[in-house]
Amino acid sequence: MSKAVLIDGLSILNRAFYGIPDLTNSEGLHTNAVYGFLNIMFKILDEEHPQYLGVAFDVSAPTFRHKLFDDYKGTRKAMPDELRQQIPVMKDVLAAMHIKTLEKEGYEADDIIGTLCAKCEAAGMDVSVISGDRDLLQLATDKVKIRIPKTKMTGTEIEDYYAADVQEKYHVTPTEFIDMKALMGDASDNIPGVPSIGEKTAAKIISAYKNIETAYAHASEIKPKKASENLVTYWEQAKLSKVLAAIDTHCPIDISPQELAVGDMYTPEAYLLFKRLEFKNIISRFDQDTAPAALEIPKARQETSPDLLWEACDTYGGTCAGIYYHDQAPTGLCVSLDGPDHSFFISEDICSSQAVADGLIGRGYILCLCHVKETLAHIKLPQDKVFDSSIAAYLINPLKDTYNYDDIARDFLGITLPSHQDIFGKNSHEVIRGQNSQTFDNFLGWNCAVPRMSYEPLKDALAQTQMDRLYEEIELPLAFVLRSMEDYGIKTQRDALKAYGDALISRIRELEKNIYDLAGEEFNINSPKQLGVILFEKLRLPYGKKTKTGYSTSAEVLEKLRTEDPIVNFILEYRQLTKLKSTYADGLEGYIQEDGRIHGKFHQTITATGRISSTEPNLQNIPIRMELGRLIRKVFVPEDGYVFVDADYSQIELRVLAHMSGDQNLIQAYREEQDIHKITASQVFHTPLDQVTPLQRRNAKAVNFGIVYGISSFGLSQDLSITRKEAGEYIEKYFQTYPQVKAFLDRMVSDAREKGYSITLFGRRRPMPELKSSNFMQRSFGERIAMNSPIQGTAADIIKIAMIRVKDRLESMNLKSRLILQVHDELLIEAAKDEESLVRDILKEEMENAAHLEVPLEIDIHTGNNWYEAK
DNA sequence: AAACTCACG
DNA sequence: ACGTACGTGAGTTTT
Repeated sequence: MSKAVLIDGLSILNRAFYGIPDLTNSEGLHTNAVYGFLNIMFKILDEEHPQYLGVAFDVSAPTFRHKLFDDYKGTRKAMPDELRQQIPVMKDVLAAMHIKTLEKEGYEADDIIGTLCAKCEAAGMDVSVISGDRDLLQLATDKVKIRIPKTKMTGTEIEDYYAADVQEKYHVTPTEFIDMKALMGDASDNIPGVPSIGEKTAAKIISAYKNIETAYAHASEIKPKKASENLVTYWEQAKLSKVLAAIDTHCPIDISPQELAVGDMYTPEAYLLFKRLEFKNIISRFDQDTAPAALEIPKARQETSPDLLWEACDTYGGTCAGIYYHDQAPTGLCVSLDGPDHSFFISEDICSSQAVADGLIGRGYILCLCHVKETLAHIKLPQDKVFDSSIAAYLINPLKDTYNYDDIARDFLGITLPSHQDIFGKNSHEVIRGQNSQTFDNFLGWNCAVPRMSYEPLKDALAQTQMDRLYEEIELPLAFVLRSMEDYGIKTQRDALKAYGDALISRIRELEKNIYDLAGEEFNINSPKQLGVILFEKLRLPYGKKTKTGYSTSAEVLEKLRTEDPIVNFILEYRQLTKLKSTYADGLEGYIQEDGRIHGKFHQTITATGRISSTEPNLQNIPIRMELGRLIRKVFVPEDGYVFVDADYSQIELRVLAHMSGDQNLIQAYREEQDIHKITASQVFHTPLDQVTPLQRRNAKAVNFGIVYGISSFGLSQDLSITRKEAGEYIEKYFQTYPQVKAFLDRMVSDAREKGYSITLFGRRRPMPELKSSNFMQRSFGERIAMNSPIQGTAADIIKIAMIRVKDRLESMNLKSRLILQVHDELLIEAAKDEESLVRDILKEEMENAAHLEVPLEIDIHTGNNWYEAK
């Protein structure tokens, strides 16, 4: 049996648009609707494997049925521009995939689908109609299935309706569904219907009388009096509605089902388009060879001897070379002197990569490469002779997920290339040469050619955006600092960590027992779903308000239920302990290497604001707020003969705010070394300074935090468990106290709105597409990040400067002490015992003088024999 | 792969 | 009316 799938294009696009959060590609093109459409389509294709496929669209001109109705424009809601611009893109995608688009002047997509449906069914096919719109239910038969998808980011659930399913759900046949709609109307489709008849009444009437004509004949018998009267009064309107609601299954369209035959959808054109749209998941559906075959790709000359390279250097000249060092199977260095045509691969067996790199540098070349920090683990490169394309690209737009060669080729060279994943598959960290040697050589070739070719464009972009100094003086040197921090790692006592974990186990067992006893059954406490059932259904605890896919069982909710049932306290403690056990005790242990140290990774191109991030493991979120968790820090220790010296900035973000806003009250408070939260409390709550209560101070502190986060009364009210009104009053008083802060925050938002990005004291930018969104929530989010990013980002800039200078000082003085961790406003140094005092001086001097603001930068500094003591 | 929860600044 | 604090990463369960 052959099968046809007919898609209601605009309706699915519409569903996808509202179901999927905004996505934008590098060109600023919105892509969420197209992405969602494709996910739905692929899901259907994977399920059904149809032989025939078509996508119907309305033509933009007013259609026949709309013309019947004068003010059709009036009620139709304007399509957001973000969606409108995706329609032609969608059609391009379908064309590239050789999927037929069905359009006919004067006919709606419904009518085209209805007509083709009839044709296909007549030809003996099964048909699936995909639409987000229930109107099409009238087309259901026992061969024609109407499928209504519900879109989410990945999972798409589909409701299926054969004729029998329509009957079951609505108690009318598909044909009667038209009459039902004639009565109830449809605002979104401009079908007026009969006033005061809704879905319920319409269903009742039609299931009794089968059609509106019979119902009209028996109007006097119809039950709700109003419905009965209105059916008579608005009879003409009802008849018109029926015409409007009925899908025309006999349009004069000259397409036969055979023309919808599915061919090869995975064409090179489609590949290129998906690359441009940056649909990485969809690209993975293509055969490995589709991509390279469609592209012209440079090839690194294999097994070149260094002499040939040096010869080329002499004849070719140039000032910079792209390099790529692969740290896996085929070791060797790949070099590009001038893009694709002058690429060389020099095997490690012939000449060490270090020697090749040194040779290039000796001949005056700047080495351009992606991910300098990672490469530095294998080859030593001098700071003043390298250019990191990835970092440059990150500075120009920090909102991307990755900054690999293919990303840079796309954004700065306009070249579409297959990514590492496209070539080697998803889970291959290992690259094995030989299987597809041609492809692999191409991969190597591009990996060195792209950094070389993008050097000038990236340099120009940095200069044009005035981020050249940020790049030269902060980010590139920082890569070397991070490399050294990763190399040093932090000594971790495996046995102590194990003991800590074991100590947790017995208490966890005890808690489990108590929880099961109180619940009256055993269940998985870690499952929010099962826990929700126990708490809110079995134990009937006051319905925790929050709900998205069920009950929320977050600590925030449970905290409020503490007094309701003793089980709540046990659960909170259980959560705390199991978190410590799995993430920290067990989790960290797995990262301790042979040298007894954890070598976590620091990432420089992840955050939108300029902060560093930490993974494998995350050493920036080791517990501290709760004593039990804080004890974990005792397992992080200095090497024998060393101590830890830990320094953290005191309220760096508020100080940055004081400086950037120029608020005289705030500046004065800091210059006088006042307790800023207490002063704020005194002003906001009109209380003499010496009478400020701890609670008032706590609240004022929350306000100060809120200001930095891009204050909203809602957010503050949540944090303090007060009403929005009260929170609003706090904020108002705060702004009265610090008027220039208010002006500053307003200016940050308006500047960002005008420029499209925010900017830190050191010139770091963060683009803010959200500010232009037509969606209120997104726009509000944009406003908050416009207030927060310059502050958080400036603080990040400052500590980065401090890191570079501290490391410089330690090295230039030939000290053994070393910087090993950064936690946003904190630096940890493993200091040789006899250097402790010197290290303290260096930290204080370099951190406090990293920037000269209108207010002093102050640090707290501690020495200890483990991280617990040093904090 | 996403949702939920929770650790940090 | 909308429905949130800013920035991260990891483990567990569920889909």
